[in-house]
Amino acid sequence: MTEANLESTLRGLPHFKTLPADLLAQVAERTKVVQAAAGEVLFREGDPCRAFYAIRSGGVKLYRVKPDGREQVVHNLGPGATFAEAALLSFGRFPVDAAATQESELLEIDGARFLELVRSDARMASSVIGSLCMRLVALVERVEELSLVQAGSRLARWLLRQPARGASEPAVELQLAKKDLAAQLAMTPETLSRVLSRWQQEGWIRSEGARVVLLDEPSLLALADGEAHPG
Amino acid sequence: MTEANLESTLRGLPHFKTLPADLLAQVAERTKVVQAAAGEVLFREGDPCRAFYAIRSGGVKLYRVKPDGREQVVHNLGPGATFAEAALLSFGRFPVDAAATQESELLEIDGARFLELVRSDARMASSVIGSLCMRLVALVERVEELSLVQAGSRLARWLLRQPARGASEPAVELQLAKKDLAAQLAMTPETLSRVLSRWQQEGWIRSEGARVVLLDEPSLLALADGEAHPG
DNA sequence: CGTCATATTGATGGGCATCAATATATGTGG
DNA sequence: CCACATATATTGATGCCCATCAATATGACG
Repeated sequence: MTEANLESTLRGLPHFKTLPADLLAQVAERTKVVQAAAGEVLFREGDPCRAFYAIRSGGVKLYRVKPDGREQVVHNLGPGATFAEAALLSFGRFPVDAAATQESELLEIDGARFLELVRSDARMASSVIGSLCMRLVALVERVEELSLVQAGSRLARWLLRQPARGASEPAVELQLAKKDLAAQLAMTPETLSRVLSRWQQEGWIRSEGARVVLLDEPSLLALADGEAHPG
Repeated sequence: MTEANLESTLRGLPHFKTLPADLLAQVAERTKVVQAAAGEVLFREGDPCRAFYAIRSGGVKLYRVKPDGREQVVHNLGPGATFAEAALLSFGRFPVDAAATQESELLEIDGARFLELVRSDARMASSVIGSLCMRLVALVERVEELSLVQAGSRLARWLLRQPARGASEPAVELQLAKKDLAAQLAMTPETLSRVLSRWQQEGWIRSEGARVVLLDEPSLLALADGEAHPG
């Protein structure tokens, strides 16, 4: 990747949208491009944090390892997303583990320089505030989602919130291994598999590998709202 | 409460620690003191947000009403805490409901003035960023907590994280009705009650109304780590 | 094509929600 | 100050969902 490409990628990030060109160049100087293989761990909870990241391609999961050794996915991020700003700006340590879910290309943006900018430029600070707020609201959603007792409710809600392609037959592409989706929804892969196959038998979905076609959204919506499955 | 008291309370808030006196006075002018009775609803999800709040005394819960009508407590806040900054700074609408858990005295701080300050003053922005980060990390904890399968694990973890008074017999004061604590931990009040009485029989705690004496922290810690109860 | 991770499917048991009834606590008006 | 009303808390019985263990199937990748 050339310098120019690097800068244009940075420019595309919300934080740097309005940054003067000379400052952006300074940021670019201290930005590293990182290739991560699928499954590769980027950092672990408690590690000191001296940079934040942007996803150029691929995907990253932020997760915590629970006492029993299983993992709980906190966030699942795709191209264009940034992460670890909060760690950088507060405690200087990561509160979660991070790993690539696919082969990924990441930008590692030097924290010291970024901190300076945030501290001195109110617009940059506002931009950071904006992304933190987004993440907060997303987490509030997660908290509510996880509090739903029924596994099916959690999955239905998640499915319905995903962007669905196809007008006549809306389909959701799982951009995540099913085991990771299960971890995110706080259920076992077995349960996820069973729920999907039950729904398929009911005729509510068609499960095609990493693609789920939604055939009966009203029924799914009813499930998301916590109703037991009808008849 | 006198003007001077109002300003000194504001000065005590993290956001205004370093604010010049004249600006603080301007903020104080647009701040209202609000009395809230126990259980009183302050605002509801989706309401437009034109101010943020600080708790002078009492307590406030932020919660979401789930589709089945039950509520999930997202945050439980005490004196000195501020809330609704994120709503003010991003969408302008509350993402949660808020209600006083006790008779409370709150400060309602005008949002427009605050927004101006955040947008113009990088230090104020940094302070906001700090509190948002704290809340983010707290929410990550909540997500992990809720993902623990066993109700006892969630309660044990919560208890051990509370400040405990008393050296020989550490005791936790529940500053929240048990039904609200149950809602926060995503369990029913019945289950909470049963878990407490079981632990009391095991000799691990002594449950005295809104006070829980921790008699056997190692056992509780083992539970928090997801182990099934020994013996 | 062999190897390993992931996914599916089956059988079983335990934990927790649910419904129901009682007890305690909180607060209000006479 | 007590009696009443209401909210909250406890305790019991029952059923079901989901985790667990186990075995097989499918997929990814070298």
